[in-house]
Amino acid sequence: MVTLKDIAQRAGVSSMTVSRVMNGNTKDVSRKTSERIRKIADEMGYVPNSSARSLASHSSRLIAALLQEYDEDRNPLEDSYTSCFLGELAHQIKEEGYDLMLHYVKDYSEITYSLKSWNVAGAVFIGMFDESIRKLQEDNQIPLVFTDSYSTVRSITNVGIDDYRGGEMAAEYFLKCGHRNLAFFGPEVLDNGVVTHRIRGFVSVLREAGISLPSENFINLGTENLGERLKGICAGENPVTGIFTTADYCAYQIYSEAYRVGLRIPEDLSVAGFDDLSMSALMTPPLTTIRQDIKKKASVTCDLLMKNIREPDSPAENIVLGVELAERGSVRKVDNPFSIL
Amino acid sequence: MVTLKDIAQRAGVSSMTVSRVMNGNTKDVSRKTSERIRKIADEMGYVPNSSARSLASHSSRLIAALLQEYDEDRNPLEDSYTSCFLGELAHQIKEEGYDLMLHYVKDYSEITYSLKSWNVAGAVFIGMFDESIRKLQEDNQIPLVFTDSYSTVRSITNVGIDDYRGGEMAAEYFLKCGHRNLAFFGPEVLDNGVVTHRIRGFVSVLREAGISLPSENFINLGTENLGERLKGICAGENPVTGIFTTADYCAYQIYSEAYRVGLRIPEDLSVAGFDDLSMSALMTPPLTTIRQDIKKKASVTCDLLMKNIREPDSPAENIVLGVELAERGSVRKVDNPFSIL
DNA sequence: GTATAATACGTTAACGCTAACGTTTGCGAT
DNA sequence: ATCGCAAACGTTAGCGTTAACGTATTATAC
Repeated sequence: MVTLKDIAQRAGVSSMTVSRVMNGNTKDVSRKTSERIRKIADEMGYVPNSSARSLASHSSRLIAALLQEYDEDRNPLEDSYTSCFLGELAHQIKEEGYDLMLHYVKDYSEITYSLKSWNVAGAVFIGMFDESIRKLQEDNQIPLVFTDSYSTVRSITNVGIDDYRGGEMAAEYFLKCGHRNLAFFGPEVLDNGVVTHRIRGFVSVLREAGISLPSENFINLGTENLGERLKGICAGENPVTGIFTTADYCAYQIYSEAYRVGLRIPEDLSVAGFDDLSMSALMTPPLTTIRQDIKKKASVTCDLLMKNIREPDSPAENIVLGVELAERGSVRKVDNPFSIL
Repeated sequence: MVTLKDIAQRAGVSSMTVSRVMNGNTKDVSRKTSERIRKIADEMGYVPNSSARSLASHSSRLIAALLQEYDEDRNPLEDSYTSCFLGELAHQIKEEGYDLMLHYVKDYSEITYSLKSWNVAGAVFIGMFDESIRKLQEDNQIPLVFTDSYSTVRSITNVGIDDYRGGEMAAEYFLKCGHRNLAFFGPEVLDNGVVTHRIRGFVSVLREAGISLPSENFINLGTENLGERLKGICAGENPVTGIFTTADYCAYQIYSEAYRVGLRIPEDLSVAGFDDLSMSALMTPPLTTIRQDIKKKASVTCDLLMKNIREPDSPAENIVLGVELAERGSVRKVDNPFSIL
């Protein structure tokens, strides 16, 4: 292992001078020396020891990405949204010259452990950590950026999207296409997170239009025999014609189950999703969905984190990115002469 | 920040004793002292400083996952296979009490930098790094595990699957279903990696059965107007009835383009994929594909890495995991009275 | 009762680096 | 000639931890 000392010896200077060169300090070292040392370092294949740096300077060029680990055997990265975001984030972080650690965390103690043991420069929370946020705020100096958090705790830096507006847009589009009898498909427990806001936006528009969403039209993720259930609501004298799903991956399940029981999309049942994962455009039919710009989200997240690192006292921000409708082929235009819209 | 010294002072012992306790050394410290110190450490909220540990011990409990960064704006984790594998790996690594770094790398210098600067305990290569492997072998003592590498360099620890056999199985299944005129869809450049072996297996079975695959039936990923191309080969007097894709995500593209040009799957065109990503079972129709066990692959990878870390002189192994056919609905049974199979 | 060994600690130095301060040199201003 | 000052270095000490060795105490053997 080549150390500063080794280079210093070869160059006939002190290791401090080498250190300065390696850290790009142009003020305390002459241009000539700097170039000479840099050349020697290259020749010798010097790689700075990040651990020693971190120890001596009480700071590191390390960012932790924290993922919620729900179950023993559920893979957070199997969710395309999460992995896509992580991938973009990793790219941005690298661009900034930082390294990235990946941490699965279950409870609070694991979070602090992750952050403190490597004295990371900052951390990004991907997913929900609501119970932990309050505690984190208290005893932590580390710059933190949350994503998609609707925590009531103030002074939290967060990057999210306009989930409520997204829900509204979905509803508006269904109405515009002439649908009047709709259903909803998503997780059972509403934890005041993204899903809740998507629903609220959706329902609010329907209510505005005088349309109610009966509770039997709320279908839970994990419903047994989803296909039969779908057939059920699509039959009868007042059949559901469209279903709004909380996320694209939920929509994929609808596609699958609809196919299984012989329900055609969009002829028998229209579907709209949320997120616009890359897969959605490839579905048959292509999924109409509410698009969020994951790349942008990651880049904003990174920017905010870097700002927090460089200016530790900068105020907390709550960024809300816009969403847009990706109109494709999964929502049918219903022939509805009585439409008032 | 609570240090060993702080705890030592409170407990009235030397920091070395605390260090021993924290490292689970039961031999050099009495049970009574050990428990007392452990309690104090808990109370004070001690978190060991990994950087200091790494510096002092010349080893860390850190694993690097290296991902190939192809383009500026291509996200490696948008590929479901990669992200799924990474997710499983992260879980396994955590179970072993190690931390995980995520590194995008482009060229060799970046690799060594990643590995050396944090003096990681080991690294996993996800994706292809063939040019780098030779150099890595030379100047590196760090335990390395490659995945899906067909490098000719001996003495490399690698975890892969039986891609060739997978290709064979796909071909056998197509033949069994009565298909005689097949096509192939995958990347243009064959780099002696997984794709190459999948094709070779596929073609070998066809050749065995006296069926040739004309070069115009090799369709490149990224073909412009793929849909029209598909229509083309499915028409004429000797139409293609089935297409083997190099990976599931390629099959998804076929689905999409086939739908776009009005080609029904599997009635007009049968499709088989490779990998069995979670999405595949949800496609309409569910994709018939060659399944590999990603979870198993990750766990074997982790096991091998740990073994290499604990026994640095253990011989290199090349693990080849089996594959199996996931028979679903995307390959039609052709009515073919002249079939000899 | 002495030798031997095991147990349970403590001491010292070092890991590679940097913060903080010190020193030398050169040079323009007075 | 002297002062001031900036530029370009060097010195020292310490970050939190552990490896390697040292020491006191107690137990065991004969």
